[in-house]
Amino acid sequence: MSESKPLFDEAIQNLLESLKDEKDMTEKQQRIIASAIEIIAEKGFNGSSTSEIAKNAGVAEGTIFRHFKTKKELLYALVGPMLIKFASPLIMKDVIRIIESEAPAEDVLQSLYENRLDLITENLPRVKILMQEALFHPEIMDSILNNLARQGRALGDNFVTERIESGEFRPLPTNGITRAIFSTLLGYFVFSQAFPEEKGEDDVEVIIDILLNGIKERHGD
Amino acid sequence: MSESKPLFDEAIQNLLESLKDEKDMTEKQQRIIASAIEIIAEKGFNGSSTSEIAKNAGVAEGTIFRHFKTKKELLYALVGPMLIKFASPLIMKDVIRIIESEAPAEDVLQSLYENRLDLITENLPRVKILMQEALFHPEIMDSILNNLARQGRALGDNFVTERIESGEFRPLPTNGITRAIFSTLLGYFVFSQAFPEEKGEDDVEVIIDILLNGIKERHGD
Amino acid sequence: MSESKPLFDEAIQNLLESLKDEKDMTEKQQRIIASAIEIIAEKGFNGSSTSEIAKNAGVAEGTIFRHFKTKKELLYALVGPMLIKFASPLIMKDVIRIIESEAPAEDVLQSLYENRLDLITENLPRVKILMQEALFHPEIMDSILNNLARQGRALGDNFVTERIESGEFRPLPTNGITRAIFSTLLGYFVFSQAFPEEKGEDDVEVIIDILLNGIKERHGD
Amino acid sequence: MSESKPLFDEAIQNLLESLKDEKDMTEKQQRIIASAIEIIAEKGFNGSSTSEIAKNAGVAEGTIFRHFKTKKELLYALVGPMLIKFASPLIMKDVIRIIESEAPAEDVLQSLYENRLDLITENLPRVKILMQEALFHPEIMDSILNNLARQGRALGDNFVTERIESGEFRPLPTNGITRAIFSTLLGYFVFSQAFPEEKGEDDVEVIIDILLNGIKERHGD
DNA sequence: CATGAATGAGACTTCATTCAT
DNA sequence: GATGAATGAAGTCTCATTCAT
Repeated sequence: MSESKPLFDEAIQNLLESLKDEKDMTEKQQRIIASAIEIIAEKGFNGSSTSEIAKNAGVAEGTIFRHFKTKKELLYALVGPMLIKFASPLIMKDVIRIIESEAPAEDVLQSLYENRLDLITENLPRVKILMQEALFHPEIMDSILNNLARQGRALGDNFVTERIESGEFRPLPTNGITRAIFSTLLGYFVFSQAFPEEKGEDDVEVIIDILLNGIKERHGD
Repeated sequence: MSESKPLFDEAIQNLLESLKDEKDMTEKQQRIIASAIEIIAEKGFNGSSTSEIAKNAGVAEGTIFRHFKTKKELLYALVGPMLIKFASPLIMKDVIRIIESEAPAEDVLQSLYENRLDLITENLPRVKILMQEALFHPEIMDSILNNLARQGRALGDNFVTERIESGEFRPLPTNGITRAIFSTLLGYFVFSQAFPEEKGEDDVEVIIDILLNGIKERHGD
Repeated sequence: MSESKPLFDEAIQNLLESLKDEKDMTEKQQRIIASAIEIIAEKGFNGSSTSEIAKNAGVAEGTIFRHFKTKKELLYALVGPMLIKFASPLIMKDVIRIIESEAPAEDVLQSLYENRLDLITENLPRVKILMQEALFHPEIMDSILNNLARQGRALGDNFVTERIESGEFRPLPTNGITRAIFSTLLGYFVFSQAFPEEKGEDDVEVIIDILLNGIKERHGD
Repeated sequence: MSESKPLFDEAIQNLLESLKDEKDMTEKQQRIIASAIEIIAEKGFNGSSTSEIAKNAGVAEGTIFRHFKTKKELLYALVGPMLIKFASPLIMKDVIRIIESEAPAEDVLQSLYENRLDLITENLPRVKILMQEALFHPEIMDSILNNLARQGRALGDNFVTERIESGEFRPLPTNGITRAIFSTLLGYFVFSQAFPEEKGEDDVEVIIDILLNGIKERHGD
């Protein structure tokens, strides 16, 4: 990892704190969070009113502001835990172990995809919100870039470099391959979200097949 | 094209009409459109106020509503022309010609990517708005699905089927390959938008290289 | 008539002038007036927009303001002629002749009712507007009071006094009888307007019959 | 009563509910209602702004919309209770008792007038609003027709028919007499409202005297 | 802690009126 | 004279936020 001292800005600090809270939350707070996730995922942050969120959560409107100073802080409390889950040392160690294993690339990627996709599909509405609102809230975008993206990029580059050196991958630009891996994943995810009815059962496997087949070197194949 | 009678719903009808208008628009209308594109692309539809759009366009707020009955109609006037440009018969013919040519897949995809990417990058803010707001406005999503997606899917499947039959592509599921092509494109695009600073010069080529290498059959390679 | 010098205030002056105009009006002006009558009678003055009136008249919105300085002046131009028709010396002479005739009260009232009801039913929408808007525009109410009401009251009192003196009417308070005559008329009119479906053929005659039967002295009946 | 199942339409249902509320209203709600009555009676519904009503009530404009979803609902909350008071079974029983008594018509009508006039003069501004706005809001007019008018008409016709049969009233058309009674009352009321300065002390009595004298049979008089 | 009435800034929209063409 | 685009004040209504209970 080239960036060993990620700049944890204030936003992330708050997010970290709210993560800690999420386990100690009262039942009302959890209902508010759940309600907000549901509604904001459907209508967007600016399209959702605190009154609707409160009603849907079965609490008084004022109760929201007892737990979250502002509406925006409620948003942070939704997306923060996602960022932290993705980037948490605990989970990151798993990722690092997978990536640094000597297993064939197929297995590594497959494990990686599964690992990430589980996280994503379990938290789909939150991820949707995270991706949507990152476009409008620079501080969220910065958190993603400073944490997920940077780490992911570093890990990916390491992985790709090693595999190229070992002769498993074709000697294309490292950057390009890393980007290809990530953007294929991202594209697959966005595509399935946008056009759910088009989705087939074994699409993931076909796409990984194609991706790896495209990346890997052919040894006397 | 399997879908020879695309369902042009009411929304699209309105959009078509507004496209025609775009060339006859007065200077004020164009200033309003330009201002709205700028602001909505940055803050989202719900995050942008008509008063800000008006101020930025240098017109009175009331003037917006002389030209666009509601704020939503202004949105349609922004995204409509994009849909129409993408789906217009004129341009579609180009696409069909490229796809149905006998050229090697590399050239076909390269032309296709360039053709589409030009359209996209020339209208980047509009495309951003289109993609973002489609998530919150079902009628926009429907227009995309009923027009772009359906056509694209049909064209792609034809192309892939032919290439598999001719032995150029590996005999993977047609659907999967088509989806891989589109989602790779989409992923590349979303990725470059989300993390512009990460973008390299020849990324497109690397990605196409990988994609095709992954898809194509290896003949005694 | 006790009040021989009616106070013609400024409002009435304007109304008089607009009456003169009504005959010299261009076709557009007449279309505007006709359109305004139609729409304001249905929706009230404040509920009608100049743009709707213009559209309905087939003229540009600006054209209204070329002919009527303000929207209110347009209202005056609608109701003014009514006031003047009701109070104009020409027509007043007719009324005076009817009232001062020696004919039996039945004939006098019948003539009077017919004379007034013709005027009213021929100009029903204007009369509706006049009555409605008088409640909200004191200057219109003043015009009515200073002209119609005062004259009508004076004429009525004279008529009633004479008939009481001649022994045809019962010696009730003059005021009361006059008011009874007018308010019966008014009630009949308002009632028929409010509940048109309840209206019978010969209602007027029954009501006059009752009214006069109630007022007249019984000579050896 | 011929119409034993009055059609209580949705509007009336809402009105009924709002009546129940009127007693449980908070002080602010009552101030809003009082302020709205005052201002709308003077300027009409369309001529009154919610901001003026709020200012006059000493509350924030938003407070109005916390208690009444729309401006129109505020109007309903003003006129509804009137309709209900007039038509409420409790009061209707009084009316029926009066009308079905065997007392001479003078006493019946006098009691009736007093009973109704009290109700009206106690709620004069509301009644004014009710009558004015019924002209522009068909749903209000319908409520009046379906409730007050229908009931009143049925009661009146019964009363008149009985009195004609008993020989107390002249054998004129029942309809006509009923209409005469109501429209005389209405005319008297409208007249006094329109020209308050003309009003004398004992006008009601004179008018009832004339009305009844006109309706009643003369027995060897 | 929780409530929900109250707030007032600000959102979208309408409208009477003006003015260059 | 007629037009209709442009205006900006004012209208109705929503909303995040506060605070007394």
